[in-house]
Amino acid sequence: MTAQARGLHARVLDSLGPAITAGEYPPGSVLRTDELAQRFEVSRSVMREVVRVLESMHLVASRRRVGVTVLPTEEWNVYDPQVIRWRLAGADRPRQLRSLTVLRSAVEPVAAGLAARNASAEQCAALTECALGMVATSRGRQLEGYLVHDIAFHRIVLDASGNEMFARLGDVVAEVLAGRTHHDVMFEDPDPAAVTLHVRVAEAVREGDAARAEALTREIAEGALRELDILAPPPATG
Amino acid sequence: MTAQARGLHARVLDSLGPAITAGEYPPGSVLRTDELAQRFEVSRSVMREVVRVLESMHLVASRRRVGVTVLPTEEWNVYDPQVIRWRLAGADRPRQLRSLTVLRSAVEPVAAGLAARNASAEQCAALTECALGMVATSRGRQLEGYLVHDIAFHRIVLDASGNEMFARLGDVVAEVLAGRTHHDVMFEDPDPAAVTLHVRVAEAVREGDAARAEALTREIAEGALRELDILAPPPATG
DNA sequence: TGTGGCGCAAAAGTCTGACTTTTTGAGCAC
DNA sequence: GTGCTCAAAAAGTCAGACTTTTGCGCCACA
Repeated sequence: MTAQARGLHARVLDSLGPAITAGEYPPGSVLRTDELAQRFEVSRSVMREVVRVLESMHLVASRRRVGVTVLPTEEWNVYDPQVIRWRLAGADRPRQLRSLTVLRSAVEPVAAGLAARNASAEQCAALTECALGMVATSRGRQLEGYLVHDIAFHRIVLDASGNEMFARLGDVVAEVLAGRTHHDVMFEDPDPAAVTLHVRVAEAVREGDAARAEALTREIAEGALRELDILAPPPATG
Repeated sequence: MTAQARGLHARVLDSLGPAITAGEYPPGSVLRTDELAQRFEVSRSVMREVVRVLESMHLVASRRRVGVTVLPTEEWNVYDPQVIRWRLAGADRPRQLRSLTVLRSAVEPVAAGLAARNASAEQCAALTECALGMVATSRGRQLEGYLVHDIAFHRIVLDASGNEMFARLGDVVAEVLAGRTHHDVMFEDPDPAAVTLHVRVAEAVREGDAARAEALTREIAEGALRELDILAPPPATG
């Protein structure tokens, strides 16, 4: 559906990248460019370009006379959208989802506060529309429709914050929300409390009430964390 | 000092990457691989690998029959440490520094709260040691010594949070703190209030008081933002 | 038996040239 | 003016030769 005829480079990268992030080649493993080229049935040029990209993501390091070494997790560029996608598609998806949700819980409240100061009239309108859309789809198993509005809502807040670093987390948030809806168990309609909170955040932003927008978004985030604790308890449970 | 004999690939990348992030080739500009190869006096293979890496950072997009197009800023992988370094070295350093400081102000308080729950005994000890080091170097123009302890302090907090995404921001924070000390005007000794706050954060973490660790770190962050507002006022000044 | 240096070979790095594929835009026919 | 065809442009792919770095084994020497 998405693509299979995207050029050799992309295909090999999308095969080798996930394999590495999934731990198929544990840190310290040594690969050889020539061998990989044979395995994937591509020329050395293509494989070299793939390795270079993986190297720029700090997934591997290439050294003469040694080969291509898989780096430990702490070295990886975990903010690279590609790496995030690969990891979310892999085995440690739950851990990844938790990390990202905690990140959201830190960033989004502050972003909402800034949005209350900086949002344009158009952004306020769009935000309200999203909130209303969430209300409209909050009952009767319309999870997909709800998801669309939810993603749009959070993306607008991050954009409206006026901070570039926040804005670029829009895709990450989208992935997390989509992941929650699609993969994890979510037979139920969304939490009514969360829906209300979104409406109130839209209000606060529209009124320029930064403190309230921040506090309300913090509540949303805490709700998301609680939900995650129930669905996928963290390693150390009291 | 750092390196000049790092292979052609790295040298070309470190030349072309900063040029793009600095806006020397405005978004929409079209480059041709062959032309670039000639300009930098390297073979097409090397230039192709460079372009592939820039493409993976979403700085450029390569299309057949068109060439290598520079992408708009909103597309860039602004969390890529390499991109951050390039941009901090370039012209829009002030804007970049502000974005990153705002990001810090969102992340670090939450990280400190988590650190209070999760920090090991060793981490608590190291944190206290850093705080004491900051006190010891806070007077008498020992800015470099202070910086070392400051960076170490924040890195430990981010690590101790136990969240991978937070931990990986250690380098970013280090860059920001170093930038503040080295580039921006900083004749004075560090703000005594900030020093005290660090000591108290270390205390709070040691005592496992998450709420206090978070609140105190928020104060530190707000101080950093105020300082930035004075040294480099934001675009829209009231 | 331990230690230091010499040299080999393995692997990445670089270069070159030929060929393929996609895509755009110009020119032509209708 | 609309639509089709086709040629050229640029990236993509491949194959092979050569260079450079560097880990490690081997041997001489202490």
